Amino acid sequence: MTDPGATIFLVDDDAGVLRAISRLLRARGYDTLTFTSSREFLEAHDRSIPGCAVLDVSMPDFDGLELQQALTAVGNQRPVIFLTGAGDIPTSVRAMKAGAIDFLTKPVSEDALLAAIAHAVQVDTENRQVSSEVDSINARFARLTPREQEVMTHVIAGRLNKQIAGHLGTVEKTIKVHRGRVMEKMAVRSVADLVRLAEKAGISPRKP
Amino acid sequence: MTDPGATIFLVDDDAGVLRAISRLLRARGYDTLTFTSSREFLEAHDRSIPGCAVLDVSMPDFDGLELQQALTAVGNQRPVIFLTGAGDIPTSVRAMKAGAIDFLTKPVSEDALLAAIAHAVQVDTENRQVSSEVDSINARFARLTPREQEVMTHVIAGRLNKQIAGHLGTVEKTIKVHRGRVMEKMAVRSVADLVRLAEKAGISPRKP
DNA sequence: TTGTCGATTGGCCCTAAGGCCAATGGCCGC
DNA sequence: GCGGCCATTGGCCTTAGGGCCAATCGACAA
Repeated sequence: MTDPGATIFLVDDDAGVLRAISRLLRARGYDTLTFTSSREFLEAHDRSIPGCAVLDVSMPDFDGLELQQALTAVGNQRPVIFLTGAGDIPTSVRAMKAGAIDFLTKPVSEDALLAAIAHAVQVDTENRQVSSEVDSINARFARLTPREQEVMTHVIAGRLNKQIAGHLGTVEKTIKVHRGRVMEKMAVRSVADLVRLAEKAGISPRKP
Repeated sequence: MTDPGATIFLVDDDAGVLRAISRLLRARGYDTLTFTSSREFLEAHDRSIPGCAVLDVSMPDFDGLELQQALTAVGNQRPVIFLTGAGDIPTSVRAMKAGAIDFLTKPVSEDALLAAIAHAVQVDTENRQVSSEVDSINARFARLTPREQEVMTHVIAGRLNKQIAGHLGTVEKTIKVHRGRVMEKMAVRSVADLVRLAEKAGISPRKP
């Protein structure tokens, strides 16, 4: 059940809390990294490490919600669980709207915390699977020459080689060649597969 | 800004609250329907009416959260806003996890309520656009004969007519005919478009 | 200057997709 | 039993997609 490779990033200005939670999680097989301030966490954070973050809401200078905003602002999808001693409903709602996995109050039961973490780690794993696939598609797309990329956007729009040629001011034969290279470089064998790849990665068919 | 056709479903066991909110919303151009119990709402609810629901959390017999569960259990995507006098964080978090648009506490400011409703109505509008498109696709798919549906799942998998024929134990010519009818009935002109339709409606390419 | 790469194009040939017309056979409701 | 719908097929022909080989041209790096 517990994901072996998962690391839990703990951020709380109370070192005692960090120690206690860290001990609990390590006993359950998680790796932990602790930070006593949002700033410290942001500066040291390595998004390539699988796992989730547990943030204290109220911290001096830079609170948990702001930290969450900062993460999403830089496109970091790290799943976040909040932990708070003195929270209120508006704060919890804001956190959940911003995409938090859970919002727990101290003192938290071990079961509740572990359940939230297990879920967050699961979400992280799924996010990573999706984004590694998207990255792979985008990497292949980036290796296409500019002309090939252009041809591809027309192909996934369902256009005929003849029509694409007209659009690009060239002849059908040329499009056939580009098209063949697109299929090869994108590693697909049918237009149907190419369309699905493009949809996943957000590559849009060319309009006109 | 305010969507003219939107109806707000108000559910609260306090008739005074219903009256007050209803008056406020009507003054802003919304239509309102009021219910003094979850049961009454569930029984009378018409999901075809655009708009959102504002639910009181604590009601006798059948509370707001249960009502929300009941709605999602029957596939009703009606956007829900909670309003509560005596709520706590775990309740708000549960509501948000279950997909609530917002969770407000009484007394609520007019601005906050109106903003939440405007957002919920917007979400509802978007949901309706998406589902009407999906419904249209499924309706067309349902009009295909069984054989045509089968052929379509192979076509969107990117298979050649010849391969499909082998799979279905028939000849290529027959598949060409079915395929032509699929394109016509689904109202698309290219395989690329067909693939996109299928993706939107969740029609999966046939595996083997 | 030479080599490489990307964009283009021609010719030749083969496979795939599809339109048109016609016909057969099974199943079902009127 | 007949008409209609669905599934199938054949023949014929046209258009579209693509592989293989070869060649030209311009830009850019070694």
